[in-house]
Amino acid sequence: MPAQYPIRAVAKLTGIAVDTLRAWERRYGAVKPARTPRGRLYNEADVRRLILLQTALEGGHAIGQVATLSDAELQQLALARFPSGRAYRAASEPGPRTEFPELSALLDAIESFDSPAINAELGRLALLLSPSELVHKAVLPVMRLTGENWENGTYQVAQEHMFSACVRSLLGGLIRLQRPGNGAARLMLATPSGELHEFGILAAAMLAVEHDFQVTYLGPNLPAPDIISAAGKCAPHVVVLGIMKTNATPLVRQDVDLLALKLPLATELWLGGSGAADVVSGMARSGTFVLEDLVDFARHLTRWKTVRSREAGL
Amino acid sequence: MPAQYPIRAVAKLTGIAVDTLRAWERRYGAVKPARTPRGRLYNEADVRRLILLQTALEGGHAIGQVATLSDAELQQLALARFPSGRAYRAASEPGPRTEFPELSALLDAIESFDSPAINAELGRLALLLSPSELVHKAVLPVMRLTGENWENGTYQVAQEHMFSACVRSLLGGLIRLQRPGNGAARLMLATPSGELHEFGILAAAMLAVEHDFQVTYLGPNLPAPDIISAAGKCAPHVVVLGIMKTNATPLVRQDVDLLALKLPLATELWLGGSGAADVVSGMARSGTFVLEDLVDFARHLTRWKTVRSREAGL
DNA sequence: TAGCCTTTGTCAAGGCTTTGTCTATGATTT
DNA sequence: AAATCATAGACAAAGCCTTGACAAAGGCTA
Repeated sequence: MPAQYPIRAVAKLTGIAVDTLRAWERRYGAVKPARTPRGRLYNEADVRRLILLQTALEGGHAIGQVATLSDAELQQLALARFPSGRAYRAASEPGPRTEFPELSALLDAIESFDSPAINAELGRLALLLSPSELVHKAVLPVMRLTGENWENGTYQVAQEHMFSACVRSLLGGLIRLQRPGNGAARLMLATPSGELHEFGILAAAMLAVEHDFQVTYLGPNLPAPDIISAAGKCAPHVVVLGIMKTNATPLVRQDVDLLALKLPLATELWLGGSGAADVVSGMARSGTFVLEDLVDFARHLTRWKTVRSREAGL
Repeated sequence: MPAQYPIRAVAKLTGIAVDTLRAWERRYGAVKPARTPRGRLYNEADVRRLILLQTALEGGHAIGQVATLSDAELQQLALARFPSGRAYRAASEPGPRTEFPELSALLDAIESFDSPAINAELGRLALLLSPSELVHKAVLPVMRLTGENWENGTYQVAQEHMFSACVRSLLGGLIRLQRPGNGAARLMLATPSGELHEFGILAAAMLAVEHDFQVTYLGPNLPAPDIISAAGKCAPHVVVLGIMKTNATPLVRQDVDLLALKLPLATELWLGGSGAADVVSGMARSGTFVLEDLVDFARHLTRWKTVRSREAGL
């Protein structure tokens, strides 16, 4: 059930005056909200489109030019709205720092330790992009870049820390928005003890929420027995573990083995992260999968849903 | 036996006029309080719902539109705030001061590993309480309780982890809301290397945001040299470190000594957490303070502001 | 540079509905 | 008797709708 917003609420949400909203609709049909006897009712897609239009306007476009563009075109435009010099150069010849010129504002903010700006920029991107796009086109590239910049001495650890904290807040906030779906499939995420890297399961959790899974996020560094007893209480359909290469130690492998053994057979066990492949050797348990990356994770989510709906159909 | 409120008490609690309460019930059946020969009796859930309705109204919705929505939908509506940069709502006003809010719902949710419910409940509390109240009256007590329950075997580590993750997302989200104040005092937070406990500085960051400081949140486990060079870039007026008792090792002390030595003299150094007092022995640096607790931290924030405004006045 | 046309945000008038508040009247308790 | 709560009706303020108009700003031509 999508939320519906009367015009005043949309005005508050977007900062566009009520009169302007009506004018845009009357003159260009920029958005076509549903109508009831009480007045207009905008849905979330409408609001999203309005924000895109606003971004396009900030980029110097005229409302009459962009009002009738498709959502996809608007998004394109919004992403390319940056101080023309950079965007243009990068469009023709990829700059040395990133193939995603629209992220330069974010990088600048990280560069100058400006965490309000980082948050603002991340928030803007979260509005412009879908959750999975946010992860793949913005967060991951920037994480990789900050990592590289750290290795070659341009950045300091502090910058990576600060950005991580911002990303964690953002993704956590997106996970918070999950609807209390009742019949939804339950998914539980954690990393085994010793594995402190949280980002992977965090992004995965957000993608799962987008796919309407009911997510129980346990966080990093949790011993296998605790995961098992949590699974006993929560009875998830899938348990997802994140494991980095550097942490694929015998200890972690032991944890994973324990999970494979003790988890209910009805519960699938998915292993993701660069170290996932290293810990499953010799494991023979049905319903265990190694995820290549987050795209693969999304594939598994859809696979699971189709399998399940087929079962339900029988 | 749940608390019951007569209509006048509800009016005081919510700030909604008595007439309006009756009109809402008569016209839309917005709430259906119990009836006795003496009149209406609202329970806790009714009051909660009324407050949700109120926030929906503040968001521009019409009472006729939202009066018949379910509690969950209202919650969703209240949480769906688009941080569009200009549509910031006025900081949470004094609002209705309830006495100790019921935390049992939260504990139940933790008990049953229901993270959507935890998030919903935390969100509700965040709406009801001011940031500092949220920390002191809800988050800290529940954290203490889960800790106790873990020690006596009632809870598992997983429950504490899960709750921590939810709290972190919530507080992180509140920090994200900071306005891009220009002339504001800059505050930087971190924990030294080896100190993984993040909650203290996270709560502190939120309080600082509430006090209109411009916060740079670096996160946990950051070596002193990195904090120092970050401070060099960012030039904060205050650096806050969180140190737990169990981590007040010589190593941490060394880190703190280094900070005391190398930070610019104009930058104050505040140390908080149960281990703070143990690491400052023999430190002789002006502008270094040990914070007793978060209340003390808030006091220092106001002290700093008064000192600064006095200086500005000269 | 001046002049003209177009775009676009904002406002006003007139008509409808929604909604907070007020009034009148009665019942019950202190 | 005073206070509190109830119901039901009345009403004015506010919100939303449409149409039309206007002024500032931007762009284009001469």
